[in-house]
Amino acid sequence: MVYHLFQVNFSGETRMPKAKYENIYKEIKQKILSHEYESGDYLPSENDLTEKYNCSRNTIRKATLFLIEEGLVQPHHGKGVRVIYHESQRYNLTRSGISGFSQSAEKSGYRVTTQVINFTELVADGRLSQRTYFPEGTTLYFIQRVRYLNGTAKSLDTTLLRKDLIPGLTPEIAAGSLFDYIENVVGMEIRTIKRSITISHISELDKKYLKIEDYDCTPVITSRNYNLNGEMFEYTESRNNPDSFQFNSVAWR
Amino acid sequence: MVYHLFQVNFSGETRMPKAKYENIYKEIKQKILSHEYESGDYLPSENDLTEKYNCSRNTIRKATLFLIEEGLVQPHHGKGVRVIYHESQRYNLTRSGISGFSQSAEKSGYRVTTQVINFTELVADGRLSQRTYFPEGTTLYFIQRVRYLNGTAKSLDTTLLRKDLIPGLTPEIAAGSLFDYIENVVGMEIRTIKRSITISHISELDKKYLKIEDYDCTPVITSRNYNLNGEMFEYTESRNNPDSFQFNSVAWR
DNA sequence: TTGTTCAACTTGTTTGAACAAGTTTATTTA
DNA sequence: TAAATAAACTTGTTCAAACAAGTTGAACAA
Repeated sequence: MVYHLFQVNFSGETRMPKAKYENIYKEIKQKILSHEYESGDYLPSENDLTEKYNCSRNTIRKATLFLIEEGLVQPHHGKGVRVIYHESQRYNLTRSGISGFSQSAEKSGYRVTTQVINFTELVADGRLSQRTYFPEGTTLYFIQRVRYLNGTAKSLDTTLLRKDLIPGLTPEIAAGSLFDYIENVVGMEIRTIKRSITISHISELDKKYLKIEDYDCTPVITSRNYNLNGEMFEYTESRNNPDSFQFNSVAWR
Repeated sequence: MVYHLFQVNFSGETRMPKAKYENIYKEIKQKILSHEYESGDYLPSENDLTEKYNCSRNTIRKATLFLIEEGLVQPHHGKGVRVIYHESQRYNLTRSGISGFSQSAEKSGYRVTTQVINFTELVADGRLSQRTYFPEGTTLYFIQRVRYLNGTAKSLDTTLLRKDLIPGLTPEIAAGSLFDYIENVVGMEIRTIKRSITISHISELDKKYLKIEDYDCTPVITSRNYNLNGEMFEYTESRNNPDSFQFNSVAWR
């Protein structure tokens, strides 16, 4: 069983979009998902859409850009914009991104639980600094959590957070959604996430918490998160259960 | 030793760009990589850049968008565009993409060799169709290759190509760069790549060709490539050597 | 019939303008 | 002094227009 995570992105929020292009993007996306625009078809021309949505061509093009980034359509110079959506994409849709574990999972209807197995503070030494890129001497929260989906251990996450930027953390908060706390309580917006996937041998901790039996290694997602000011405030190493691991991405030109 | 692959993207080509915004993007990128624009600094304002490059603000913004997608800068409403480049990114730069193995490797100065271990034709049956999404009955080239970097086996790739779209393939061509053949000989342009990373147990074939000893599983990159017409012409499963595997991506909003 | 030209589409690039909205600093007001 | 205001920046959104360039099909010419 592969849980489709790691694919809901920033734009997957439920807030009311204020920008015109965002609404147009969502409406066209909906029509693609509901097969009103069938795979292989061309979207109405930009001029048609301009009339239909009573906006400028630039606005249509910005909406279309999102669809391209999501791998839903593909523009063809001189011909039109073709739908290349495949039903198998439905739960893997992403526009360049990944976001909170809880959000994406709950959106998919999964039951999420979190077990906090470590919660301390520490100061970054040279070794840790080299690994995380936090400056030496930075005071950090050190949090280790096991994330469950419908009762099955999905990942073992080690998170380091700058205490000066994300104050007031408690194990209780960490047991819920860190993403939610950062965005809605602290009021800090996550703007950029740089991620890297590598393979690592499993440790005793992995074995213990992820209940990995069939594999001797695990995919590790290392991510560095930046806030509005361009400050790196979070570093996370997510060690995943190989059975349910899936990561999607779309490239285009 | 981690070879930095899977990160050179479409825009990493050497052709002369015709578009203004592309040149501006490349120039600013260069200044970031050479630390003329230091990490933490703000780029000159859009108005300044507009004057400097003698173009419109929209053109500057389009160039900046590429830098954002690449994780080099981050815009801050009302303040400016901040550089968030880190030296560790240098060989991992990507704008949403991945491209040919040979290109990216050779660009990094690695010596690439390819061993063709299988080259046949077949017709997609129901099982294969379900796996690849090629329509049942499609005639395909079936190619298996081992890719080496500086003499070390990096991946074992199984590629299926639509014969009607990519005709004239030979084992000799497959021993070189398929990407090159498709783009430059057939003249077909790759426009969209949909990828998915999962973990799979290693097979006898993996063991034999990738010389994997320390791991019992391998990261598999499944990719479906679309041409200008929105037709899927290639399906590839790339089984990677865990030791040298790395996959990078950037998310932003 | 066959090949060429041309007009009418399509998306791609660029410009210039205006206003919205977040940030900062200086100024004014209490 | 301290708070509120205003002005001058910044990026974000939207519009209208023009031209470049790829695609298609109808009209035309050989």
